[in-house]
Amino acid sequence: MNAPALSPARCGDCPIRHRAVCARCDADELNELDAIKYYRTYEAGQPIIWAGDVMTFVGSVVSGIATLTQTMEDGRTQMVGLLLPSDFVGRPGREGAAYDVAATTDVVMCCFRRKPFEELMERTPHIAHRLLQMTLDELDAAREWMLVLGRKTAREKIASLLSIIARRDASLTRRGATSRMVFDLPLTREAMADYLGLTLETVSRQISALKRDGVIELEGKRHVTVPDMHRLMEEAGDDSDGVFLG
Amino acid sequence: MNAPALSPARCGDCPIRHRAVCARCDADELNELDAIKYYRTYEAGQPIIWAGDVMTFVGSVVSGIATLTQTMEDGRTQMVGLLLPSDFVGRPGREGAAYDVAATTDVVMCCFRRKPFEELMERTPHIAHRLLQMTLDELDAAREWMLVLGRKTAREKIASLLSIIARRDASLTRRGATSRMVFDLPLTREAMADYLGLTLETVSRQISALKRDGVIELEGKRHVTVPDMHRLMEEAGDDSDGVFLG
DNA sequence: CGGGGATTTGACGTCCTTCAATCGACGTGG
DNA sequence: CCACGTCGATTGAAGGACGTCAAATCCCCG
Repeated sequence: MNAPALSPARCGDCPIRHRAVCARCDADELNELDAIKYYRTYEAGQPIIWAGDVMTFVGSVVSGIATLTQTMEDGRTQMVGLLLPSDFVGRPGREGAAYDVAATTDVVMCCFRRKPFEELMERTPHIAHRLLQMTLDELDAAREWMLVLGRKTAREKIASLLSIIARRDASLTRRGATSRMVFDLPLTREAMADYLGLTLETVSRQISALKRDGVIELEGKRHVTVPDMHRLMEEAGDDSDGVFLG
Repeated sequence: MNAPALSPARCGDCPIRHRAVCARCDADELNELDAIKYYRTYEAGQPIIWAGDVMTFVGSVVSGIATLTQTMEDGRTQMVGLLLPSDFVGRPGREGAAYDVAATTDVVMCCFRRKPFEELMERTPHIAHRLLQMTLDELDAAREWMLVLGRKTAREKIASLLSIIARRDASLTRRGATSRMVFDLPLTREAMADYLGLTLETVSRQISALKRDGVIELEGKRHVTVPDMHRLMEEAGDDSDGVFLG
């Protein structure tokens, strides 16, 4: 409803400056990007791109959260990506979109017209390298998620999702990861189900169960407190050894 | 057991020359790669890299088939990648291996010592660009697989795997995709189960069911004939429209 | 011909889905 | 101000798809 925060005028002021595809660009390169970029906002729930559509732009999520989903003919859907600020949308060199992209919260995108961006990338190794890095990170995340989808129980799936959201939230807000964590769920139960390959009923039941067992606490439907991250990560079936917490 | 085919001496003779990470390299760049490359063979069933090990090399699969798998503490495993000839192993910029890599058939790898390769990549956009392309393809494949893992039934999973193997086989042997297809399964039932997030018993049952229903024919345990690819792809739950067959 | 791993098949259990009813929060209109 | 509709979420009951455990069979190879 209310207008999202105004777009940063200059790349120098951009909140995702140091994490996005432009992270390694120097001043000259930023100027080139500036020439082909524009900001665009989407309201929560609105589609950003439909699978199969011609991509007129690629770009970065500046603020808000978007999802990548695939849908089968009979309507079954699977989320295949969760896009947070600084994540990149679109594939250079490809004309059509491969997945549906939708805003789950209000979203601000920093868009680059596709053709100019592709040309710029051809002659700007800083951009290509950064995009490669980001793509490799996404591939790792996708593979992590394949383990979740293929082998974990419903309870472990929920715990895994909560732990990932907590982690990402910590890295975005720069509050850092601690034993006790508090955050808001950016997804509906249905979106969580689509992410996890479950039904929304199962999601709801497992969240209730985790609450009953004291693994999490809830205020309202979306505000989550994790009293003990180690406990949550054990529930997720992950290596509980210090990889994450200090 | 028996020694695999000898390694190609020159990149010019390499069977994966036009598809691998070096696909876009010119003669000079190939010479540089030549200086840091060596061939290595692995027997069927042997590990290539263990997760967590220091990667001393990265490289391309020249022939044979390898798998990428993740394992949980309690032993549950999920395959997260199937490596065919020309596929790349290893992540530039990362010291430790993230996944177990193992040879499922006899495998020949074209290895590059990691540090020199990373340096070479820094100053060789042809390599970086090709690797970006290949990584984006892998990411697409991983996302396709997330739909399979999260939303498809056991029967659809098997049909999906068969259809993918048939397709890849067609593209490798250059026989092209036709309505009737014949190929060998490169995976045990257990490996198929690990790929699909199923048990080997369920894999076996569903293969029997597809045979009973005339979707596939079997000679021995591994040799598969698909009388009608369209039918198989319908069973896989994919868009059956001409995307694939002529 | 014999041994052993891979595969198939059967019986049974269980985790998750399906179908359905209810609840709570919120916004709208009477 | 309150009734009402909507939407997300919770909860229950019943059924089914897949997993588990166990035994038999098939083949590959010595």
